[in-house]
Amino acid sequence: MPPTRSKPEKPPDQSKVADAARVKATIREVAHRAGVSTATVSRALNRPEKVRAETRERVLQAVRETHFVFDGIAASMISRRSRTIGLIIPTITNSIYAASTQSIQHTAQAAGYTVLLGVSEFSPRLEADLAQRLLERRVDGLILTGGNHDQSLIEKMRTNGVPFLITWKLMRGKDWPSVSFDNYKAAWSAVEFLVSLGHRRLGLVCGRTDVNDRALDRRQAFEDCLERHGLAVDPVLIYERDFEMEEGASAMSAMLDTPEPPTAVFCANDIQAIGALSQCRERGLSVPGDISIIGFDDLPVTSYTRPKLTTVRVPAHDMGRRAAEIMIASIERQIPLQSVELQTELIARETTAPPRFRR
Amino acid sequence: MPPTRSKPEKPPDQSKVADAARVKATIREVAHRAGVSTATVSRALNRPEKVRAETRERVLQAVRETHFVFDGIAASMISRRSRTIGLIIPTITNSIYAASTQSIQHTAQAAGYTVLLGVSEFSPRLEADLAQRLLERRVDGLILTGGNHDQSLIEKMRTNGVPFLITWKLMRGKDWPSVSFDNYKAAWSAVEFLVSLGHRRLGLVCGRTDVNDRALDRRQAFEDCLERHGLAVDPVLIYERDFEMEEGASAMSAMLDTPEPPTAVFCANDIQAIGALSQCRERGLSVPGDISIIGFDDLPVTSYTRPKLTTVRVPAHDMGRRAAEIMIASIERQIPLQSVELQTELIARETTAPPRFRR
DNA sequence: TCTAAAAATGTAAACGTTTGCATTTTTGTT
DNA sequence: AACAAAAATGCAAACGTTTACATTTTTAGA
Repeated sequence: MPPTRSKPEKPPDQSKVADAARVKATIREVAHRAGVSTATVSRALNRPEKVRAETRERVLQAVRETHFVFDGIAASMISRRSRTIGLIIPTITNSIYAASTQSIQHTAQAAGYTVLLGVSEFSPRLEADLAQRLLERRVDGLILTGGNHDQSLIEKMRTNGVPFLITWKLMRGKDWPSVSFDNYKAAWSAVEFLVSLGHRRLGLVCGRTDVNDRALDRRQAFEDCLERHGLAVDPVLIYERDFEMEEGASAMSAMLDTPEPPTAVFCANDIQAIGALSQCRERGLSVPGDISIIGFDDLPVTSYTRPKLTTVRVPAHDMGRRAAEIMIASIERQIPLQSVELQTELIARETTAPPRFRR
Repeated sequence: MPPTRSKPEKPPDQSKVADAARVKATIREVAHRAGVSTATVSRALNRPEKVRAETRERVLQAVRETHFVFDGIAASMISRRSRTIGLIIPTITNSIYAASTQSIQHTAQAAGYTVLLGVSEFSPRLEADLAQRLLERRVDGLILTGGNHDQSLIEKMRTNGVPFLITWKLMRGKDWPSVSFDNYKAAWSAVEFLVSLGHRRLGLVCGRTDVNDRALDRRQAFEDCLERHGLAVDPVLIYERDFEMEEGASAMSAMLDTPEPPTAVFCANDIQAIGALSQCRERGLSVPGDISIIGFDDLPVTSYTRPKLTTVRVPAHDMGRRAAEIMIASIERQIPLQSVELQTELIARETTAPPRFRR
């Protein structure tokens, strides 16, 4: 029988070899080199205990030799799991979101997950588009910020059967699981603190409540707490602004130009508080002598303002870590998503004191 | 012939239908409903101009009716493109990295890309692991921070043929493309500024140069600039610390406890500068009367310290945007990655002045 | 040594798109 | 009306894994 092999198994594709430094190896080549089937390679890689030590070693050797790079996309395709978590936050620039993001990322990373990041810029519309894209990439879970979302987003998550978790806002009424502190309660404690110092005329600077339900909670607490103490809620002392120090400064400025300025101001976030504080000092006002200021978040920098800022410490890191942990537990062990309420703490530093003149 | 159909085509899987609100539709069902082939659906979705308007409309209608969610994983599988960019930064908590990250994210988002985020915590080892995971997820490109990387990482990127870009550090010597300002030059300008004010004894606080080549550049510039002016480089006035305000404060404290304290200090990042500034004021020293301080980065908060911090403005946003743009252009139009040098600017504010006593 | 059970491995069918090529339909020119 | 060219659509083969299920090998007990 003459040696006629009309169809050689695998013609070495010269062109391709020339292009890339090395042709990317697939599991198939690894299998061939190790003298096993692809199934065994897959097992050696994913569930090492399922293959004999000797075989495993042979496979690993082949992996090294071929410079094999696992294809997670192909794996996700069939296993229906991407080991990926979507995270949507309103902004990274505010370092308080950076803190929780860092923790989520850290926890996910440690568990072998990578996070897909989206920034919604406080727009539910943009958020929905973003989420759509994350869903298309088949994230195993989605971590959102706040409770203000486009209806279509919620539907899409349900359709895709993707679990989601809310951070930065406690979802009591709805059946959405959330990992957060209580914005209302925390803000209340801040206002209560000012009132307990003897302040009777209070001002508020907060985020835009139309796009930020955390700001809304905090404003609500401010108003309710004043009412509870029989104090006036003067609209001229309430400012909704963007998260910029400059905005805090200008809000404070407006307040001070008011016929009857407040003796204390609650800034519902530290960014604005820093601006407000700066504005007071710019005008030569003594803080807390002439006016008290309390912030919210406890950014690291608040220990370094002069005077040091009284504020409400928010468990940003814990929140991120817990959220990621709960999400991953849900993904891996089908543990239903559980809500968690975290606690805040009022950090009394140097920008608060009783008002100079008691009525 | 009796009607015996032993194998009905698609037995409705009751259990699944019960589980999920709706069974997820595939392109196949959309195609069937629209009365076209899957190829046409794919085209209608990806290259609308390639299908007749009428057909397109029919497909889109079917998409809506079936609540079809595109499977980007399956698409990536075959198209070899993931529309995904990997980004690895040392930390998010330092808001200067948050700024460039935000811009990268924003630009990518606008171009239809999703960013996969990794945080290396200044460890090349961890970074390599992280990158491996991103590569496994088949990112179309990788944006890294600085030039200090594990050899295995570089190899892997080459093996996978994934383009990468360095930010925050100009890669002159190596052939790696980078989008950055020149750390050395920028730091030099800061030190030069202090010297030009008349300072002769200078201190330095910077990041850990063993894990951070940006800090190394800046330190090098500090030392070289002093030497150039014939000034002493006193090791007792050089502090390498982590990026914490507290670290800046303690470094400054140590410097002030020195027999011959400096009249000016260059803090190679604003975080440490804020701590240093705070420490001076804590001790009742006048800044810039007794001591000058210059920072680096121009974080927003530096306009709100008292006195306002003199610093070097760094084009974090531009850098992020340009990096993302260049990466995407490279991915989509095979434009080779080009390096870009951005400029910095010295922002003279209130923490710098000539030394009180000239020699 | 034999045998049953357990462990290891192999076979092959998915997974849901994209895309080269073939075929059909439409358009435009004469 | 006929025809060529262009546009639209369809066919079917990938892409690189995972995973039931089947088969083979090993282990252990008698």
